Amino acid sequence: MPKIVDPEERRRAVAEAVFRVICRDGIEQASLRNVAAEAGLAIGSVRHYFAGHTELMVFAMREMAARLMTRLTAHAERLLDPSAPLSPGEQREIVAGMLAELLPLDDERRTEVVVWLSFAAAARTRPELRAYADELYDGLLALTTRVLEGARRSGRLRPGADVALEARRLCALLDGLALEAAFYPDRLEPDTLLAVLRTHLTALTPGPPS
Amino acid sequence: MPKIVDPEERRRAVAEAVFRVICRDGIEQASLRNVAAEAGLAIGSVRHYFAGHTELMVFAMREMAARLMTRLTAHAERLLDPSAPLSPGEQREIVAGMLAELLPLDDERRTEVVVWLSFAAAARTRPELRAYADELYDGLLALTTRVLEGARRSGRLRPGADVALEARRLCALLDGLALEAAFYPDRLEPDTLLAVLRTHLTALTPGPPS
DNA sequence: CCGTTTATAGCACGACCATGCCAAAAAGAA
DNA sequence: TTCTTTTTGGCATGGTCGTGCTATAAACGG
Repeated sequence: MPKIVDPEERRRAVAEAVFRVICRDGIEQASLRNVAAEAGLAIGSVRHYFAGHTELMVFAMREMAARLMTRLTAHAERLLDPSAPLSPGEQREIVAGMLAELLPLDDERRTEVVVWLSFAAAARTRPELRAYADELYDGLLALTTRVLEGARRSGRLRPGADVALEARRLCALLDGLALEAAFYPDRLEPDTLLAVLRTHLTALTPGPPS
Repeated sequence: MPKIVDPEERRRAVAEAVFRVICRDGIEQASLRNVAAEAGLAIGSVRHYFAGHTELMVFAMREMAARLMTRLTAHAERLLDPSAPLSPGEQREIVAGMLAELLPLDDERRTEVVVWLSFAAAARTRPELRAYADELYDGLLALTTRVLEGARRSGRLRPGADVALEARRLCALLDGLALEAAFYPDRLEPDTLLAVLRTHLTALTPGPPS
């Protein structure tokens, strides 16, 4: 047993304060002072766990990326588990549920989306964040590609569809929905988000036009 | 003739300096000092044309919104001009060209997309920018709705498609493409952007799967 | 008990910022 | 010319920021 509190736990608690500040006031307000106040700590305490502002931002960004990826892979494992074969309907539901993790359907996911988009936008001009933005985007693209490729192999993809292109299109749609819903939360209701997602998934299948 | 330079022209020149700073260094660097330096003016001169930092940002945001809308409506007029009936192929080309104005296909459009997304993101936590973000988003949604409705009426839309929903989906795709290409410019080539857009438009038509 | 490490708290400095205010220069009107 | 208005330049204030550094307090090892 370490001292009295786990330092790693402290760091994650501070990271959560970062998330709250970013979601509420924007990433430009995520200063050491504001984050320390949000976490109920003195600025010196925060600096004891993080060498500086940059390290705090990098840690928070990696923490959020890990959280998102954990959510997604949980769904992906259910989808690809060979021990329990799934019906096409079940697969559709799992895919929709997995991709819905990237949409701001409730407060928790809304915070995650807003925070992530803020970090991704900041990475455009901050080299130290760049790598992690690329990492998650690559992961998302690889995930959608695998899902679409699996659908193609079992004939549940519209014939003639280019898997790589459709993966790009699906990622862009998810990003766009997340962006708009995060920025205009009262204009894009959760059921609208889900309806658009389901429409897109349906349009990808060769299915009967019932 | 006014004094020696048109004050409105000055204001637009300063706004262009704002655009360059935002695109190069991010919106958080768009301070009065940095913008004045970029415009080759003293900080006092900029303050002579703008009451304060907020007014400068609002003016620049409106200027960019007007620029984007001018581009889009130019295409829309060609599309809806009743004096020169267009073939379905021509209409497709005009629609694709119009929507491509929102994608960062060259340096000019890339600057516009980056600047606009920066403003839209800033509007989330800055009430004075909120209205203009909503304005352009509503305009874009109305435009896509009109285009899709026109296509539906002339039977060039996949039967059973919900126009309102498809307009949302199209807007989300455009936003997502713009977002990703603006953030990862070396990862999303212009031809990929166009290919995704064309794929989406094709999937909206009932057309022959040739 | 004492010494060492860890944690918390905060001061002080320099940098950057927006803004109120003022002064000088430039341009037009008389 | 002289007067007025516009334009430009900049000083001073008060604020926030990151960070180097120090000081107190707490927990641990002996």
